[in-house]
Amino acid sequence: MTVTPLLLATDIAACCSAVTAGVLDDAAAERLARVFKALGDPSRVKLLSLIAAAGDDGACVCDLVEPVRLSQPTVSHHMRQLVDAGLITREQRGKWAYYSLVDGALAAVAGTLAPVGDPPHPRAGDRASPVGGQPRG
Amino acid sequence: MTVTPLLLATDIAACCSAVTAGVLDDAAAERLARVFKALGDPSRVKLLSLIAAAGDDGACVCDLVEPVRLSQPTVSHHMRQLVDAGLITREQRGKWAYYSLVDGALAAVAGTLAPVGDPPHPRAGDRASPVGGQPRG
DNA sequence: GTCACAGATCGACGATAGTCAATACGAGTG
DNA sequence: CACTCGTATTGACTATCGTCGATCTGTGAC
Repeated sequence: MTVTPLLLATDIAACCSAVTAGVLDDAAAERLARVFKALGDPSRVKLLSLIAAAGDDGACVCDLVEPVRLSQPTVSHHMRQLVDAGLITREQRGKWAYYSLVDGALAAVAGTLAPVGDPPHPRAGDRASPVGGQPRG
Repeated sequence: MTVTPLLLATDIAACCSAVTAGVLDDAAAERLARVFKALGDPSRVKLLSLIAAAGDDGACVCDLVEPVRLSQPTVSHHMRQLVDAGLITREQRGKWAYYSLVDGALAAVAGTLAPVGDPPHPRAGDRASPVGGQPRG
């Protein structure tokens, strides 16, 4: 067995509420945070952009080690993180492993931050906040 | 002085290339990763959703401690992370500190993942990858 | 000034993550 | 089969992170 993906691209859009669309429950927050954590490393961000640049052909590890200037095991480790997060997929071709973006995964993550059809910043104009009163009681 | 924000909302959109729009240089990858790292914690994701739910009025720390079930110093720590990432702002009102979303910050981050006007997943249809040939030479 | 309260900072702790060298695994080749 | 090559896994080390208790700072009230 290789890996149990934390969430599929469709899951991100379907199950996970958007951050701005109400208070998230713990499970949703954890799911989202896991994906963001996978994106929270400079090497992985760069790897992701390299994979994206490779297009549908995918990128093999041997093409990725040099640009990020990391050891091959470390790159392999980061690839696993990205696969686990459901952002990329692995495909074996001969002796090489090719990684490519999961279709719609990044868009789904983006959707949890700025859901389409949702006004991103509701400006009330006048605030009804009780500045002088206790906020909690 | 309080904090030097890592990047402004406009910076994210202006300076930081999208992940899918070519290979990122190290600086851009690090900037992006720093924002994603701020989002890479369940508590912070939930805090962010709580702040978003509070709308333009903002949410004070005393309103946030209970929902996330963390100590007040820990919540304060997380708030700082989010402020540093440029995702929220702090506003002092009387003895209370109110946090609210930075206008357009989340949308800007989303834009780095799925830039508008960009086909998110170019499907070439047939792949020109040299399966039998060495990918690196 | 003194007091009470909201929130930030400090210091410390355990847990987790990033990295590498060494090694194991798997696929093609001869 | 043995051999080579690309990649994954293991084990270890260090750095960073999340969390809390204790304390400090700043604001308003008396």
